[in-house]
Amino acid sequence: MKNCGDTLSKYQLIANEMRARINQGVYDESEPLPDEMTLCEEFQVSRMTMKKALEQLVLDGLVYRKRGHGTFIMKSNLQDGRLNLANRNLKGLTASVKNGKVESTVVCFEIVFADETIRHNLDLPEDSLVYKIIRARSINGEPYVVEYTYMPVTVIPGLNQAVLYDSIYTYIEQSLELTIGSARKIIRADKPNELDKKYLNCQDTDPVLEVEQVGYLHNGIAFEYSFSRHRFDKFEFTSFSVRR
Amino acid sequence: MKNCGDTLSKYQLIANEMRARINQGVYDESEPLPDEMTLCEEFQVSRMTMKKALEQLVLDGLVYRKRGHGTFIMKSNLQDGRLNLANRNLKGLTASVKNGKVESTVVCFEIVFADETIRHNLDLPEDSLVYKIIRARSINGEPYVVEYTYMPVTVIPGLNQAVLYDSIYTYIEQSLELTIGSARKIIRADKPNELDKKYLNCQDTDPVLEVEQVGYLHNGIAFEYSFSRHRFDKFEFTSFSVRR
DNA sequence: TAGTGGTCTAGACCACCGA
DNA sequence: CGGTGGTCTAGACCACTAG
Repeated sequence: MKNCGDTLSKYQLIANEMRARINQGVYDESEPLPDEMTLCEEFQVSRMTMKKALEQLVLDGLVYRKRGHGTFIMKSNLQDGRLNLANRNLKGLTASVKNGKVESTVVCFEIVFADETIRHNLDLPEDSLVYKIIRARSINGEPYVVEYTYMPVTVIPGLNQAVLYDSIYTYIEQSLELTIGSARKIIRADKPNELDKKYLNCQDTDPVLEVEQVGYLHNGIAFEYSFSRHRFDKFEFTSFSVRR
Repeated sequence: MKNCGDTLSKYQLIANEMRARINQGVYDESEPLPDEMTLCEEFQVSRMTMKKALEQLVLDGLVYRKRGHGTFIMKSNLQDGRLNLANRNLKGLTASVKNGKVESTVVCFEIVFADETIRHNLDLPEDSLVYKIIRARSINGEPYVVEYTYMPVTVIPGLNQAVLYDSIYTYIEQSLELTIGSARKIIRADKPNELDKKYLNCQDTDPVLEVEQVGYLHNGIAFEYSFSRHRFDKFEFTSFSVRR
């Protein structure tokens, strides 16, 4: 059973099908979903497999389950017709924007020795070389974000200007055939700096929302340490968490 | 097998034990953890149970697993000796602050009819009554956050001033014996408003970090719609996400 | 008591990796 | 090839809820 590439496992296929059904209103919100055994029969799988599929929906915040009662749709999830996906979004801006043209201005692109903070976050030895990239990015001509990115030269070889004007993430996954696995983010508010004023048209009283991120490949290697500074009125970060 | 209260399931106990071992340095970071079968024998459980325990650690961002290789500790997790728990923190300020005294000033406490936005977020019918609470909170005398909270009177009965000066979450879980299940958060930066200037000592150029939250009980009922406005230099929000 | 989801088992087969 | 983790099964027992 492949777990990447074009084939999905049974529980993933079932989870996708159930997500689609819920979003399309196939199930009545005021009623519990069909019980596990009924769904097992419909999809012709064992109970453990069905359970694993439904567990995905719980982690998505799409349903909740209560022993002795059943499985219920989280009503507020359907209110605006879209799922909360932001804290699962591990890819970059290019993949997130569907209706809009992302343009990048490369403010800085050089290779430097990593300072202590960068080495610490990327788990690098002394004298390591990293790309230092600063890009100002706009959507449909509207200034949106200034991104400061550091990537180890040894992990992401062959980066060049052409890639920067497109999408680094596409280059990593398609050209280098690496898989992005997880990300650690810190979100904070900050006063605007000079680049924010220049590229985001910030006034002194316009805050920025900064997202500091360490990105990891599936093999656990840190490949990216970045700061994304957004105009306060153009970006918000959403998150869903479930008690385990 | 109880799943709440004082008894934890096997996989939860094992996950806790493994978390403790990893944080105490029992396992060499440069080596894979013992393989599944070895751990199964040590803990005397089946492979599925061991797998479920290890899956918890993956969701914590504490380890990563690679087929054909093994299970490895995420090195950067240990750097500052603390886990990333923020996007799992469903409880309030009182539970999050260990070394420090949380004090609350009740700015507003009344019962009002919920407006459309509140009804929308709490999934309430028209003419529903909600508590409207505004509290300014400090840690060790330092102003920290201004919280605007709306809770349905029907879901959280008997709220009073005494509770507000302590912890609403403690009241919900201990006095009402309800269980908090999940939360949806939106984080954004904003300019300071009048209350921020008054209670957080914000200047016009000091941003605030606002966390909008809808909290749900384990039975899926929304019990809280709130806005927490923090001084930009006193708070940051952290998040860990894993591709599934 | 009947029906729900939660946990756990013992075993099977598969995909991926390095030697 | 042998060893790793990933998926899946068929069945068992348990906890919680409602009637």
